[in-house]
Amino acid sequence: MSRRSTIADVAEAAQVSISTVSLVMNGKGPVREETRERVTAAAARLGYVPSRAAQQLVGGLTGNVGFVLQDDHFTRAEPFYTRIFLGTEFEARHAGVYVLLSTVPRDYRRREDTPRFLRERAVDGVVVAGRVPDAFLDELAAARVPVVLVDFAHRAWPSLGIDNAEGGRLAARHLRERGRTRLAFVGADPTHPSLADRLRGFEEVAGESIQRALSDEPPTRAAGRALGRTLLATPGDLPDGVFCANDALALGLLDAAREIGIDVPGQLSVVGFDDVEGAAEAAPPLTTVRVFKEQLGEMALRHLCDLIAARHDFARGRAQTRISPDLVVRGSS
Amino acid sequence: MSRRSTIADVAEAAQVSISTVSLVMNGKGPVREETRERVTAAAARLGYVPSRAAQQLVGGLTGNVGFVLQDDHFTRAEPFYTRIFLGTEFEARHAGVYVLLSTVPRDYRRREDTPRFLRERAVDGVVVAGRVPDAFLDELAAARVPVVLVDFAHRAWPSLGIDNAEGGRLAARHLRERGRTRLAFVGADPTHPSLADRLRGFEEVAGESIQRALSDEPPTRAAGRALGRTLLATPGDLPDGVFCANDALALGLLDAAREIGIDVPGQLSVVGFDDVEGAAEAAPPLTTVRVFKEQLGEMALRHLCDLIAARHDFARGRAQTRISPDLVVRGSS
DNA sequence: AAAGTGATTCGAAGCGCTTCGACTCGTTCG
DNA sequence: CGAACGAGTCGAAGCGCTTCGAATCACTTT
Repeated sequence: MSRRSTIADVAEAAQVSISTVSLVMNGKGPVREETRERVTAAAARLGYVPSRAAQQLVGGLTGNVGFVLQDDHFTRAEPFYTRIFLGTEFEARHAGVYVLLSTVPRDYRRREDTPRFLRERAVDGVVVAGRVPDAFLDELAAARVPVVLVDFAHRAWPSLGIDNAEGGRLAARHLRERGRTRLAFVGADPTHPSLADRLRGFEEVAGESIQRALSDEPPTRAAGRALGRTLLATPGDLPDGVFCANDALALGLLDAAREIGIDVPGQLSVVGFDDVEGAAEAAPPLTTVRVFKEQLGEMALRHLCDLIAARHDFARGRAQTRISPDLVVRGSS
Repeated sequence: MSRRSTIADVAEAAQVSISTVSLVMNGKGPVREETRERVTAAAARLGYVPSRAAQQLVGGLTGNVGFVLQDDHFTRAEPFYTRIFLGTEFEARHAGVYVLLSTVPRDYRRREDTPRFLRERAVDGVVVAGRVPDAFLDELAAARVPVVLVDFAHRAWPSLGIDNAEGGRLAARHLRERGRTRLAFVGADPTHPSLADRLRGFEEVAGESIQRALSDEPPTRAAGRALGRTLLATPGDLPDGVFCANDALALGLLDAAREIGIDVPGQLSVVGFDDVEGAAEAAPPLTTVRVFKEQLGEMALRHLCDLIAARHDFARGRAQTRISPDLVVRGSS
């Protein structure tokens, strides 16, 4: 294993000074075309990769970005944030930066729980995915480092999120188009901003007279099953179209419908939200509002890199961007 | 935001040379106790954190380690590898290194899919979690970098894994202790090394005359349900104790038992493997073999750091370490 | 013809750190 | 009493890179 080649090796091979090699590698200064080619060729031949350490030492930037999420978000069964991370990591390859992933505990306490890379200033910026503890946000603000939030908003920083209301509208329009008139909403915690927005969008189109079934528990499949049993077993005015605040609830609702013997989509159309892993394999396959998780992660990284390149124009760059989801029509509607 | 303080600032504050500061910070050379204290105090007062870049530039090591897994392992619903990663990340804080996480696609092709940090030699070593494509292993070997494998073995590198056979033995002993005599094994792909070892261990204790129900499909809850329906609906010689190759299968088996009306644990004891997120919340809560995922990740990192510190003693360090799992007794047995 | 111009290239400083060899002192030894 | 020694400290070189200002050269301009 031979030593990594350095800029000096390239310079020698191309018969120029190291300054010129640097210029070429960074596409700066005026360089004669022929020289450029000679240097590029030499670099390629030697498999030259600039040393980050050296660049950082002189330049200031580390070439690293942090990706932070709360630990319990990371380990939950549905790999929502994992996919966002993958988008970020993918884009990071293009951007030429490395991603340092770290979690913060839900019961965050300042010093010991702060990711090392923040304390040691080893990153040029940070992507924060999902809600994180307030105390951590304070720490983040104190670090005065560019930040982009994903699937979570805060006035201090730019954020990327899902247009939940638009998703609700999509669902309502779709159910209407399918000729459904007795619409219902199945949800949970109405104070959760995302879930609330989905309901709001849905009602904008469906009207406010719809039935609502809200669980006090977290929006899981079990909760959906329970709500479904109640909603669908009540004789009389059964709904013929249900929009569920997320896919877990929707899958539970499908379970309940099957138990009770209600034909989906014959008697009842069901629409979920998220397009989780199991949605396409459900019986029947679930029509749902698809969230572009990877894309969120990609956009976050790109935005962060812009911020970094702009040397923190903190005044701008607090845009709260919302991405419209898509409706994926499958067998359940 | 004031400039990061440097070694020179500390030196000045402590009234010593920068060499001395360096000596103190790295615990090297002979330094008078009083001097050491003065330097330490000054460093603390200034919030001095050595610049990685500078250290790397002179020393060689980057202070980064890579963590690689196959993309579909990362996004699967059960956060098995995610937890291993968390263990690694946690331990990395103690070890003072940063973890760069990257995935390789299942259909890996050499150049473009290699994680950047490997191509650019930006890590001192790599943890590989779970099976990865052979082509990637070749690339890894070519990179001649310290590697530790987790939950996956290969003769070229040291590995950490679960003692699957021991887990099978634990399950069998437990069922025996519960007075169960008509034991059965529910599994899947018998060529999968982990699953095969679980069966082997189980049979070592339970005997080879047990019933086996193996699915041709992946070991999912749906597969477990299907196997359960067959196994438990066959009249006559019903088993009274079942060991499932993983928790997903076990949960499916519980579904089937409930459908059919078999009382668990009254008529039937069920033991799973993995202790996944939902195991404790199942009805009844699932007795299972717990795998210490975080601990695996921690040990992998520690081992990797040892290898790095030892400057690649490639000859040693191919130990295939197996960690014994634990039996967690809950309501299903 | 002297001076100015723009394109191109290069030398050297310096980023923050580790480390080697040298230097300064009390001590101990021959 | 001078040499040898070890403990403690320091100066300086050098890691690989970017970048500023200077140098070079071929033309133009006055």
